[in-house]
Amino acid sequence: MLIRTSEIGGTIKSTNAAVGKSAAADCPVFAMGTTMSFGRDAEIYGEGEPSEFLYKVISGAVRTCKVLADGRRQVGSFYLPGDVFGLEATDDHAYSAEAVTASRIVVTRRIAAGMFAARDGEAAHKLVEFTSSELERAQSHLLLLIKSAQERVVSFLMEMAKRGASPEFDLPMSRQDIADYLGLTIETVSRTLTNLEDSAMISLPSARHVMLRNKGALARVIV
Amino acid sequence: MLIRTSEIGGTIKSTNAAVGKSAAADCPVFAMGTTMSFGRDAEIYGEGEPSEFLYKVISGAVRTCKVLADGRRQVGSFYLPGDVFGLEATDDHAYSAEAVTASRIVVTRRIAAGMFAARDGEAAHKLVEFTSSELERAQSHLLLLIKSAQERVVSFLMEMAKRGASPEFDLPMSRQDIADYLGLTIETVSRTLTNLEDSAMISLPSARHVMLRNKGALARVIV
DNA sequence: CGCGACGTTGAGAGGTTTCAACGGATGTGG
DNA sequence: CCACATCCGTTGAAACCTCTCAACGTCGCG
Repeated sequence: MLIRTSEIGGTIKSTNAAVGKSAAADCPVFAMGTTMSFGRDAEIYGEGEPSEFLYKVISGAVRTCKVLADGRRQVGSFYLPGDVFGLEATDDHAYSAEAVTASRIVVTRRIAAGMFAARDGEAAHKLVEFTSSELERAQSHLLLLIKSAQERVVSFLMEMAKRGASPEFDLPMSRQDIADYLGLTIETVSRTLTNLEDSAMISLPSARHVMLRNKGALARVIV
Repeated sequence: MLIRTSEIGGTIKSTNAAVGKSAAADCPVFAMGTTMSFGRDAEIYGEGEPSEFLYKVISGAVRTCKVLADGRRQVGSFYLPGDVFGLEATDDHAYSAEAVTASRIVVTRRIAAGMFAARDGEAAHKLVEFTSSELERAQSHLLLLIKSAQERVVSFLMEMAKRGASPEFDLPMSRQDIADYLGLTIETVSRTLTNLEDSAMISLPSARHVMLRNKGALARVIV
């Protein structure tokens, strides 16, 4: 049956969110946005809620996730500073969004953005771009899930390095988050990381700090 | 390493495509489209080609697929009559498209559709809808891939039944196509189908003909 | 009738999960 | 300041599932 016990650790519902006004956004769609702060594990929006807003990460990190009927959890994506999320195919959110770490998020009404777009070709183009990048995420995520555990973990690390633009970086998310993103168990993720370290491909000075040591060998793993 | 030998059987490159003109499309975007016929396994467009057109299946069935560097093949989606395909996140096709069986396809220029959309709110809405449905496909496909073999096969069968609007239907695609869609091997697909038949959940009068016998039990499998 | 493509079945190997125990870091209260 | 609880991550051993390799059946077609 392949049940995975991936209960969420903390008390997610403690939505300690602080609101503040803001004009800090380099994209026109977010010009009239409101900045909000979310504590670790705070829910930004829930599964099934109507999707009225667009969100942009200013600082911190966000995960989208879906809890299946049998308790398994699937992480859809991780969003880092600069990333936009909240756009989905349906009117209601198929995934919930939660702050992985304390985060600041710019929020703007989706309809407002849409009306803005109607008068502004560039903004309209931006909206299409957000949706397309979401599709791109989903498709490369899909390709991850047909690979072996080692390939998945290496792909994940390379992706994180690319997004941080450095071969050395901190992971904001837990092993459980990574496991639920990659469709593996925390034990398999942990073992795979240990193996990669033993093979001198990476270093793990601490559990959350990663250094890619041999990019060539890593690239060869994912082919 | 988890290598799967999923070489494509036939000579795909024999693009026996017949062109004909048509006004047969109930969607305005395809009003000015051209109807083309493709033989079994004929390539409709290739991976890496610029995506200039939009396609709609009139009859037959289409699969999109991607061949990975190590020879593994991933089927992205199956498109049945009425489905629109060819819209992707990037300017170039990340997946190729091939006719699963002899198929008739309406083709229209993407740019023409876009220009049409600029003057027509409804058509613009349609285009967004196509992209969103693509995202929805990818997301539910993603959820498939984290499940067990039995869950994947049952989900696939239920989906096919829903799209055909009947608990009894013919599968246009081979076991290899199904396997590459579900991220399994043909042997596992075959064995799983046999198990489902032994459990009286389905019947397989022939390899390509499926009857869902106990929908309740099937629904309980995927939960 | 025999060939080739497709599908099924069997046995064994391999990878991932499961269950369990342990170690390390953090935070709290005495 | 230390003891302790808790959360997070690591490691081990065995079970389980899927894959791999191989052989056999079946169907359609030359």
